[in-house]
Amino acid sequence: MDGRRARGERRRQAILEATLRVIERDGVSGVSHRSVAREAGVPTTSTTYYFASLDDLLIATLTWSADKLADDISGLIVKLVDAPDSGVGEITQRLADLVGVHRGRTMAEYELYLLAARRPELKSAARRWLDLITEAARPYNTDPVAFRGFLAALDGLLMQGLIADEPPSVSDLEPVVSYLIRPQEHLDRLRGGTMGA
Amino acid sequence: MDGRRARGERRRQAILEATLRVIERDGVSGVSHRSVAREAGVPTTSTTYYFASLDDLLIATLTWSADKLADDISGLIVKLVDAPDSGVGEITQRLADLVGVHRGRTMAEYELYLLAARRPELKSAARRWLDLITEAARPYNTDPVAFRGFLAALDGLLMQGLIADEPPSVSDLEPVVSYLIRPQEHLDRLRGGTMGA
DNA sequence: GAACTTGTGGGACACTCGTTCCAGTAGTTG
DNA sequence: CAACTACTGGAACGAGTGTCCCACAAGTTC
Repeated sequence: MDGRRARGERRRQAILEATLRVIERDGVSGVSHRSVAREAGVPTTSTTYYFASLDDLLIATLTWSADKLADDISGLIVKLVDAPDSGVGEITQRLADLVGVHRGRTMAEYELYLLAARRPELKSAARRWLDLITEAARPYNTDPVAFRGFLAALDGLLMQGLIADEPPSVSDLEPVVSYLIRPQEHLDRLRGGTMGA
Repeated sequence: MDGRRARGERRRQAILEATLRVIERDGVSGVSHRSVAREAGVPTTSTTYYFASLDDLLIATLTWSADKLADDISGLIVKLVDAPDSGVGEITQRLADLVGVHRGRTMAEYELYLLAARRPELKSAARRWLDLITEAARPYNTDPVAFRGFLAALDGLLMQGLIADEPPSVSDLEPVVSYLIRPQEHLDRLRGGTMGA
């Protein structure tokens, strides 16, 4: 075991983490070799030593971050599919956190989305959490159409939560999430049948 | 009437349009005084003459673009609320266009979203189409919760459409849109009741 | 016509950027 | 110890940046 390589790996990781912090704070446009190096407390050349180009650094950071998030989410989803009733509350709470406490993190995630729209090599990383959730839900025989609508709505609620004057609270989100997960009960309550739109 | 001012106003508008083209092509990060000037075919100093700073230029472009889109959309929505049946097809077609032919435009719109998440002065512009649609739907007494879910899902379908390997087609989108607009009929068809997730 | 306002556009300054070069250090292997 | 490898970090180059300055042209008003 080479001690040099071990320390190098640690520094590489520190650079990734610093990059994510910069993205959360200033957005992708705030990322430069120098800004990341400053954030990580390393000389400018370190960032070029470990990542051939700025693009490499960005891609490495965003895929790593997406992986982290996907792992983070998968447990939640299993719980939701298993026990929808308690799941609604947990999903709602998580959404509120994502547009509140972890706002910066969520913005970073959507910067990845947008970057992926222009760079094919990032697409699979951006879709990571979607794929993971879809996979987790497959054995439960969920209605695929409703499920796709549900996932789309999650993304929309987050994006719209980011541009609200203040982050939506749990009680703001709860009705919508509950409707999305158990639409039938909501519709029964209305005795309507269609949403009219 | 001052001929100088009129020509100036036209040039200002040309700069806005050039900026939007640059954003559609290269993203917000591709916008600089020089790149916009080149695109518009005007000298570099024109862009600083009409817009005090690059930030002003960006904000002016994005609010103008958002207004244009909102106007564009409002007609569609009225039709949808009036006649849901034919509306499904039109909405679906429009969505397919937005992730297909008008992909660049849609990406520009979501760059605005993300920028707005970091700059309060852009928030109202970013929410413009949401507000407009909500307003248009109000007199029809639409169930607000389902409607919010619907709008969120639209955003999500677009974003997810942007990061798909190939843009979703009309037939990909139709079932989901149809479900979102008339969930009861979809659920009846399943004879299930809940989506199970 | 002269005095003015409005728009034009070339040039330049100070700065940040990505990236490369390269001499030096610390750790590993023989 | 010597040869080698992995990493460090200062310095610099060329390119692009935002923004300001200023001489000038064109249109308007008196």
